[in-house]
Amino acid sequence: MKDGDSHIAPEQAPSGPTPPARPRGSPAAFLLAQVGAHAAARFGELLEPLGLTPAHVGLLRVVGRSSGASQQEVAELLGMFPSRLVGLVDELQERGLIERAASPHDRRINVLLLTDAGERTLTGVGRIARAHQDRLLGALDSQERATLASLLGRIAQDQGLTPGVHPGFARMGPVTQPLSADEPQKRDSD
Amino acid sequence: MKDGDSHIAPEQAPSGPTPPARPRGSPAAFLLAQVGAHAAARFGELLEPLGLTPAHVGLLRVVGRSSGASQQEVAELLGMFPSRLVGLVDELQERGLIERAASPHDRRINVLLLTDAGERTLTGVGRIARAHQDRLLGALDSQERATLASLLGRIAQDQGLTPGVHPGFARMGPVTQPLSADEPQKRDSD
DNA sequence: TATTGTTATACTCTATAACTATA
DNA sequence: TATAGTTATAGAGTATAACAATA
Repeated sequence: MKDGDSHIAPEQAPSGPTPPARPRGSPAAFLLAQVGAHAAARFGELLEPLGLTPAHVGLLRVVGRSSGASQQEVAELLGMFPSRLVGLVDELQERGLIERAASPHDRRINVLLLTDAGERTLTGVGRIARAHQDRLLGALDSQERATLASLLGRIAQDQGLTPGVHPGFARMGPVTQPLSADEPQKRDSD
Repeated sequence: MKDGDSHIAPEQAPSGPTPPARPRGSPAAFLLAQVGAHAAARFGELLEPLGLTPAHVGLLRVVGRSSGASQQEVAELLGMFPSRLVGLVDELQERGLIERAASPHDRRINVLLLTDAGERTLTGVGRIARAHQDRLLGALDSQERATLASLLGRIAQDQGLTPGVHPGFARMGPVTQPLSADEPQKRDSD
């Protein structure tokens, strides 16, 4: 099979690489993965000046919302391993954004608390998140944004996604989702 | 600052972890990242029985579409480093799905070709992708799916995303996008 | 004995930088 | 000298398992 050109798809002259532009739209499922990854990446970039990663922000928010939860509980809430939480908590504590406090009832337990600085940081993150959204959805008017949010919300609920928690931890292996060009549209018919 | 309970947000009694369920909808940008990551993860799972990763499928599709391109060109097309492509090409070639052929004009160049088995695999992947989409968008009727695809397509174009190519390679560092709970909605006003 | 938080280890994935063979 | 592909090295990130303190 080293000689053959006979099996090359004739739909494309093999004279050069196909330009990536293709007028036809990609399937919605692929667009979701593509735009979603882009959104996450951009948000991560906007976070860099603050010296925070999306993971930090996720933890910060959870601590801000359910202040006083133990690390075990927070890990469960985020669907990640407690051992992984340790490093994140360390880093946020070094920055003075959260702190550990020993539970009076059970001295094994570390209770996580948001500091004033942490709250201020959270406010700043809010600004960034909204700026991020405005830039991301710049092509859509406000009614279209509402429609998009509604459709996505229904998908999220139907798929059993926990509100406010990214998938990609849990028991799914590495989250790294590399390439995967365009998912086929109608290759099945042949 | 080890004694203080004074700064704990009183909005939440620190008697236990907040249940993750929250009726209010998340911002559209967060939903995009969340649902997008979920879509990618689910697609990856469906691919497992074939012994392929999303990366394999992406490469397979590019080779299928622009048959006869060099590795250098394919790497450029996918926006990833040529050295990373080598392993993927190796694996697909071991499975007999693609093959390398020396270019007659320039013997440094390896031209990538899709085999018959590769084409059949691509057909199977097409079936999987559509089943995936049907399951992912099960909560939406066909008109809503079209609306979603349209909105996402406009965002993708506005954001300058290459059709059919996932972001997350290029010069952005590791793609791993861990947690990040709910992005704030209106924390700015305080 | 069970559980909380921590540390240590191993594994996966990726980018960067050498290297070879051709041009 | 420059380029295509390859190999080698190193770094980041994560899961798993072992550990000490407390219950």
